[in-house]
Amino acid sequence: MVNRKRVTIEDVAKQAGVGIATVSRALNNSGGISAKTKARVLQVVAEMGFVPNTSAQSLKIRQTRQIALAVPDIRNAIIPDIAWAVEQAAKQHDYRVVQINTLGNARLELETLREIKKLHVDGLVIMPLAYPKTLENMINHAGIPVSVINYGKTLSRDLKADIVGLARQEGKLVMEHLLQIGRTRIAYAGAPKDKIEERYRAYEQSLRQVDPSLVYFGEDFSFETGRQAANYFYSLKNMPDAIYAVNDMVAIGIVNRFKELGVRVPEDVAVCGIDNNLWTTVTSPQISSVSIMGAEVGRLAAELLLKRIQSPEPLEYERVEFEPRLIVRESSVKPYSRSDS
Amino acid sequence: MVNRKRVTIEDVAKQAGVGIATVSRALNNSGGISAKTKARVLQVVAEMGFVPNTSAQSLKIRQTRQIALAVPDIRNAIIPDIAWAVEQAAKQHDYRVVQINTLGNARLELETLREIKKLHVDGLVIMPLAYPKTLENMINHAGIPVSVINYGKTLSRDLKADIVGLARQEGKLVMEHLLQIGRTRIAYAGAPKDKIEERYRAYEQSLRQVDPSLVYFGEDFSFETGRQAANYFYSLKNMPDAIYAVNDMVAIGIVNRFKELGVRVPEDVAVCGIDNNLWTTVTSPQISSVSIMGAEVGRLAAELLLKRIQSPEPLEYERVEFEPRLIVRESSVKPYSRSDS
DNA sequence: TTCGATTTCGGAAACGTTTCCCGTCATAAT
DNA sequence: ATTATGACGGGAAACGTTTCCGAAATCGAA
Repeated sequence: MVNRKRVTIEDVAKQAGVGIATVSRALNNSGGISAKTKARVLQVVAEMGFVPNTSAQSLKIRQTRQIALAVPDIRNAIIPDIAWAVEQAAKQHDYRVVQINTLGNARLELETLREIKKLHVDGLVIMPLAYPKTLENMINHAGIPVSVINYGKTLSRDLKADIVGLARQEGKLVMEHLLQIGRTRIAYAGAPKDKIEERYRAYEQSLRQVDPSLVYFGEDFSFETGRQAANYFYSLKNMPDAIYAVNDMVAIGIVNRFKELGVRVPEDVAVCGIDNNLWTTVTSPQISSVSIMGAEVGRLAAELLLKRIQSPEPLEYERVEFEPRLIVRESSVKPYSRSDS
Repeated sequence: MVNRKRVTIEDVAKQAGVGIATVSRALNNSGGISAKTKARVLQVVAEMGFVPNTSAQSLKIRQTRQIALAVPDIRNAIIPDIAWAVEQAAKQHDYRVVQINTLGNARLELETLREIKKLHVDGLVIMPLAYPKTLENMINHAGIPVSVINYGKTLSRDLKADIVGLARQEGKLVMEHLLQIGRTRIAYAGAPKDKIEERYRAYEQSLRQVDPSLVYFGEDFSFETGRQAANYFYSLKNMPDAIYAVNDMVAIGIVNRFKELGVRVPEDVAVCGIDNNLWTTVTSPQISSVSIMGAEVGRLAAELLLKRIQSPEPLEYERVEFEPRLIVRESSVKPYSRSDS
């Protein structure tokens, strides 16, 4: 590769027969420059293919025009939508985004915050999975604006960050739906309670009383866990007539296994998941789910962050909540049965 | 937020009673420093929570320790795996990755390359969708090491970049499989020919003769396209006995619609897709597919790039090819029928 | 002790910008 | 013509590092 020396602002200045200050002015149209000098300089800039050195700029203006995006795992179903949205928003403001996967590991989330400092990024969008007090602390002392994408975590009132999440517990929505279509023996299928605690809490709170035999805690959020849940419920003498699955993968697993077992969905058992990913539309029956608005949440989190970064004076911290949307599909359609017509 | 002034290397030096050069030496263990001064300095560094300013470093050493990853669309099925792999590799070498979505738009891919220059990134991993000559040109003149993730594009022999892709046309693999299980009337279902040309070429080349009625070009790569393809094939007086789908989504759509139509898979028609994404395992029947090794390809592309970046002397450009793997599932299992036992 | 060799360390230049401050020049008002 | 008033442009400092180079300190040997 040709070791072509980078052209600097000084080269441009020399070539255009002006001072470097003038070139800078032309580039940033900061005024104090006549139209024709500016035109000439810009002309030379184009000819020489000059591109200002970001490091030098950053060093001088003390901003990197970069924000970090810390998510549990980009491979996870909902995350790409979020990442996409954040990048789009950043791009519009001429910011770059640098990715950090925290692996959904609490310790790594902390480490991440430390990493952030090294990055000298102007702001951070973080989607926490775990949420120990220490993390809150580090956010408060991050020294840069932080925007939190929050799904169901309970956040301390004085977290120094914008927070965007959902207006209503997505789990609640599922439960209400299931109850509303007349199901009475509703089961819960999900990951261990301590993983996404809130979603299980929504289950408990929506019921007068929880029948422990209708609760299945699997190992993770996978398809296989869903199948195991199905097996478990099938083994019951008294099967549930509806299942609230912690996420779509689990819901899909359940439906999949039920079909093998000859359990009819939704006639015998209704199923509803969370995430509203595409997969729910490719199964048969298609599976009801609630959209957690990943793209919208991601976009807004980024917007808020950028606004804060660019604002001269301190802003109030915002908490914005989107309305989760329930999408009813075949798996939880109300059976035609009785008193309906 | 406390406008705590950033602590600089000079503060540390003063505090430790040494020169800034010494602090720098302690930090980068570049030698020329006694063990005990080093210890003392490091001690002070820790106490003051000093973090070197990346911009200043970059400016001085003329490297940003950042690489860019340009992909068509992070939301696309296979991309997250790639992005993940690239980030992991980068992290191990203490590099950051900044994301750029090109939208799979040819014009944007070019624009991206221009964007790269502004970024002052040390290298680029790019996965092109379109591949006009101009892109090759820009890669050759990017001025930084480039690593391309290539799926089936025909690349000019003297592209100045490392290239990692697949050893065998993934489409060929599908066709061979379908032929090998004894299917004779094999159909192709996919996106318009000009979109992923190579995959269609594999179809043509594997057949003595193409029956045009067995080729269905849809609009895109979606589930819906798959369903439409299924409708089309069903309408034929003489149905195919196997279908090669351009990707898994299409394959899933086909299987989905066939089930509604009462066409049995694989008994009546075998189906095989490409990508090997999880979705193929949640349908019933589960769908055969060929893995295009996203994670491995991504990781290696990154490794090669980083090696090149860090190498003092110029390296030969490498072309590495992974072996795509065919995963046979229910949708293309050989029917039990005749001469088999 | 003295001297040369070898460590160890500090000063200062350089990286490429932005921006402050000041001089110059044109314009208009007197 | 003279001068006040801006507009315009240039020089130079500053941002926070790394690293070259030379000075000081230490050490071993004579």
